[in-house]
Amino acid sequence: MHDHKHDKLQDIQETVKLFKIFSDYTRLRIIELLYTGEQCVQDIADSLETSQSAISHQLKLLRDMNVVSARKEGKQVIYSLQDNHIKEIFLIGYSHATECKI
Amino acid sequence: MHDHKHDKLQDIQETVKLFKIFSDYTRLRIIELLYTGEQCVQDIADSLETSQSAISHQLKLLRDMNVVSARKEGKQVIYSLQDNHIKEIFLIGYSHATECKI
DNA sequence: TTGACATATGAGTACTCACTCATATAAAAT
DNA sequence: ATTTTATATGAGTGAGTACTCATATGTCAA
Repeated sequence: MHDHKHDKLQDIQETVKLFKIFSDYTRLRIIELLYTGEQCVQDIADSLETSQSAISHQLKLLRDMNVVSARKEGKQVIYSLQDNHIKEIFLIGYSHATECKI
Repeated sequence: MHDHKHDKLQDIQETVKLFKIFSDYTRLRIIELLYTGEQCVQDIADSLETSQSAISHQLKLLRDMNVVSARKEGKQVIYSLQDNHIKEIFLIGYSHATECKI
């Protein structure tokens, strides 16, 4: 016998986790940047005018959440968006925010 | 002449704000509860087994962000979801989180 | 091998934020 | 009028978190 109420709360917690990915300025800019294509750490840091360390810390979070994947290429590590639904959710939120000016 | 780069960053900040609405357990449960219909403060608090004060604080945030509207009815204040795109974004996030188990 | 470059990461810090507690406000009931 | 009920809100606290700084690790070049 399943505890449906518990399941539902669990689902909501998963949803919170999902939305938290998108609720930080640096992370969202990384996602938006990678949306157009893969990029290495230093290029991301330069583009966003943020320290390499700060970017690396956020990339670690995004890796742990399976939002981005990393590929080593020589000295560099190239990051790219992993799942299409990440792109989809970002786009939906972005368009809502820009159209509706919440 | 517009500063398009600045506009874009502004848009991303708006998107962050939007996603932040959904990135708290209590707030998301309130939204999910009101999704089915309007409800007064104490009923929400009871349903979510959370203090009236905590609920009121979150409702204030949701009011300020135009996510919910309040209607006074005697001693009670009845809250309901304001915009349809709020429901839409919640549903999309929820279904992604539950289907994909991010 | 040594040095330069690219990235990762632990520790410490400042800030945010969701809560509790106490109290204020307001409306109904007695 | 006083009490009870419903909600709001300010102050304070603790947990979480995004950053900096210093340093470790790994890779290429000389």
